[in-house]
Amino acid sequence: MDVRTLCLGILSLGDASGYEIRKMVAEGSFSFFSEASYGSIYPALTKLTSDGLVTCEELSQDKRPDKKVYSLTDQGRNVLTEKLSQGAGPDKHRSAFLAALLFAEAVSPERVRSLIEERIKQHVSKIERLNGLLEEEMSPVSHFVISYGLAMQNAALDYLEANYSTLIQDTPAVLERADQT
Amino acid sequence: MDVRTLCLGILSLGDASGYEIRKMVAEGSFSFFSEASYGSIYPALTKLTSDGLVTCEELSQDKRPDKKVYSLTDQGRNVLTEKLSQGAGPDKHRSAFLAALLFAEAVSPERVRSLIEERIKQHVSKIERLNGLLEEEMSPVSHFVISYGLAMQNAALDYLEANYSTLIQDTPAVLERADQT
DNA sequence: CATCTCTATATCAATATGATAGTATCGATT
DNA sequence: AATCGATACTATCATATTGATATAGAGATG
Repeated sequence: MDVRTLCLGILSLGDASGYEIRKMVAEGSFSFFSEASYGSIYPALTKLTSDGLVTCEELSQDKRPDKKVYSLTDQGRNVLTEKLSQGAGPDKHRSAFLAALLFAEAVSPERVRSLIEERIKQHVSKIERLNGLLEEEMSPVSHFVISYGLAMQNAALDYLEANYSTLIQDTPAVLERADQT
Repeated sequence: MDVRTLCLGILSLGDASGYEIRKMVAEGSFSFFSEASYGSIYPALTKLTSDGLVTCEELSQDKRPDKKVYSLTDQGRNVLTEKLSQGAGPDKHRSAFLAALLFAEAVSPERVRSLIEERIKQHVSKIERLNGLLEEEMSPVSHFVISYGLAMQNAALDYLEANYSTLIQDTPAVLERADQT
């Protein structure tokens, strides 16, 4: 899904500014399955506006910078519906961790253990964050999507904890002390 | 992980041409956690060669186009080791499916069910493919990585099968007929 | 009173994608 | 025998995207 369609979709859930869209994909409930930077969001909104798929209203705020709030037009809604009717295509999953694991074995095997340790910590903190998001009020679909993310994080964590020992039989034990911090 | 580092890593496992690297990331055991196109691989190899991190040998083949086989140099191996010593950073997961689910609810709720049905099929075929890869001979780390991918696919499938009904209570039942194909 | 974070828009070089081009062999269809 | 599609290769290019940075006022922190 390109950034234009992503913006269209987010605006279908409610009006928003570029800054708010960026926050949603970087920190909010979209953050674990999509990403987009200012450098793609702002041009996308400009293009969508000139194509008549969204409208833009400039809003002067008190004690804050001006804001450009974008709204989906009927035409934008139609285009979005059409895009959604096409197949979703497979997920794109890029894992520097898995790549590093594979390469570390060939180049610096002692690194394997610390990679897995770091990774486990990352999962734990992501799980906390997703659990935090679940506390908030939300639609059933949002709940479904966040729970999906949570299920994935838990599955990854379970897999690592159940199988990491098969990779590090011969390196000094450090992982066991992780709970003493 | 940028494409240059990815190429460096793949070459640490053995010499390869740009075409072979592309095959590995597009179809082989790397395919479920990384991606790279010709348009990034070939320039990356050119840059790595001019930086002295890899060497290139042109190979004339019988009944096949010439091939440029790249090999990691000692300097390349050092650079890779250094890169791997840095933290791996979180995975990047982009799911057009989850985005589409979220937007479909607002724009065409009847689409939700078919999105999930398509998705379940995608998982089933990915699981088959990963199981196929596991049949091959491979290092313990490769086995670990592929099993990881398999665990993720299974977890996603389980989650969908266990929870899809919460989203589609009010649309006509079609999913139940999926096993009759 | 300096410095950091937050709100907000915006641009830009570097990087990456996805499509396409070109060349050549092989096997299958017509 | 001709055509079609697939496989094996290298390569480029328009377009999309990232990640960093610029700008600027408000409020908090120290």
